[in-house]
Amino acid sequence: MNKPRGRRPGPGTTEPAILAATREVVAEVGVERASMREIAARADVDPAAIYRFFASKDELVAAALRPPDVAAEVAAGLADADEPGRAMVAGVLTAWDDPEVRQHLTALVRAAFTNELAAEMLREVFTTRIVGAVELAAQPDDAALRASLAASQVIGLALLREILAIEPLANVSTERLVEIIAPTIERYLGGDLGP
Amino acid sequence: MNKPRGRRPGPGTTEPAILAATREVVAEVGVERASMREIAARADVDPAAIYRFFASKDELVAAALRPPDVAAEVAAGLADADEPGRAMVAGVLTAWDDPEVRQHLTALVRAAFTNELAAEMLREVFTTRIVGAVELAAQPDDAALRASLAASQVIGLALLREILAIEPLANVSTERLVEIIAPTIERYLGGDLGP
DNA sequence: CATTGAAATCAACGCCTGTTGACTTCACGA
DNA sequence: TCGTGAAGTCAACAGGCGTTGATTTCAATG
Repeated sequence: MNKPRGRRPGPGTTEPAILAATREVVAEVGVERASMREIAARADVDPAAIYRFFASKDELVAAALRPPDVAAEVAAGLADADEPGRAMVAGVLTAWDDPEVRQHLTALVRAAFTNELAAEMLREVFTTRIVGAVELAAQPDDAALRASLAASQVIGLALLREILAIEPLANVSTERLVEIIAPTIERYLGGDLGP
Repeated sequence: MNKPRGRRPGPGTTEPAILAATREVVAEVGVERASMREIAARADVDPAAIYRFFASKDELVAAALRPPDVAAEVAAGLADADEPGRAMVAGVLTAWDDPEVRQHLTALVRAAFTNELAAEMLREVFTTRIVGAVELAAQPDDAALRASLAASQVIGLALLREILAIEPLANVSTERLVEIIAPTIERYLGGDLGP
């Protein structure tokens, strides 16, 4: 009743399955408690098989959490929006509504707080992609500060809403949240920040 | 050259030392990678000694991360402030400037994202203390929503500034940050939130 | 149809983890 | 001053971890 030992027929589905399983487990329990054995089990694969594709757990995690395309899309959407702040909030929140994206981002964010590699990845998303978009879309002055202020609100919101699941934040509709948060981001991106 | 085996003279300094060491290590590496052995070493104590005071690692962590008094102080300060939003931001940011408080809060927040116990503790701080203060200080309507919105901005800021150390946020002065963030919180606590 | 090498399983390695039990020392109340 | 029990150390346990080497199977190439 054991699995066959050798190579499998069909197209190479194993590597994607491993990556998806990694995101799944990391989103649930964080990097440190996401064991290779558990990841392998979810991908329905032997733990050793992972090492055919990734040299170490670190490398696997890095590959699995690599920022999703959606980050670039949202950033790009800022450039030619009437209200870049609203576009940013709406972009992130609606992206987050997609289960796959949600899992990916949850995994990335959760990992970032205990894992230096993931932290660096998240840092990179903000300091390159978002700062660049803000420079194009809004005030080029203080673009880095403006971008990180906006990011602080958006990440804080995502964290409390999705990971800590603080009520009533978790159950407010995306639409209403956009209405509430957009003016804040609008001000951070283009408004007066004082002296 | 080994340590003496028996009981030590003087007042009981061991338990506080263990708690402090726990916060120190957890703030640095998170709960999962904070090992009992490392904690014991920092407290200059045998690992088994920890079990004289705490039944398990979970219990130790729970005791060490128990929300600091400063949370209550800041919440209380909101009640009779002219601008509660500004008081909240200033309270949190200046509290965070104290190294001991910073370590405690960093440990708590970092833990909260991978550890259900710490998450529950953080949730409790927000849903009881902060919501209560907001009810007294600002609009009683939607107090829970207003409180969690404010918290999302403040936590997001603390996270990016202190844990991810995103530039330039990490190097902006506390005073300037208060000026920038206060209007946001003011609006969340007392302003119009739309439909 | 034979050869090759990628893909997969299995079993084990050494290490680190939280935790426990046995033993020892000493501060303190009677 | 004597007994008791709290406070400590030490050594070990069982279990989980990341990782590796040997082996097997089979798809693809000639």
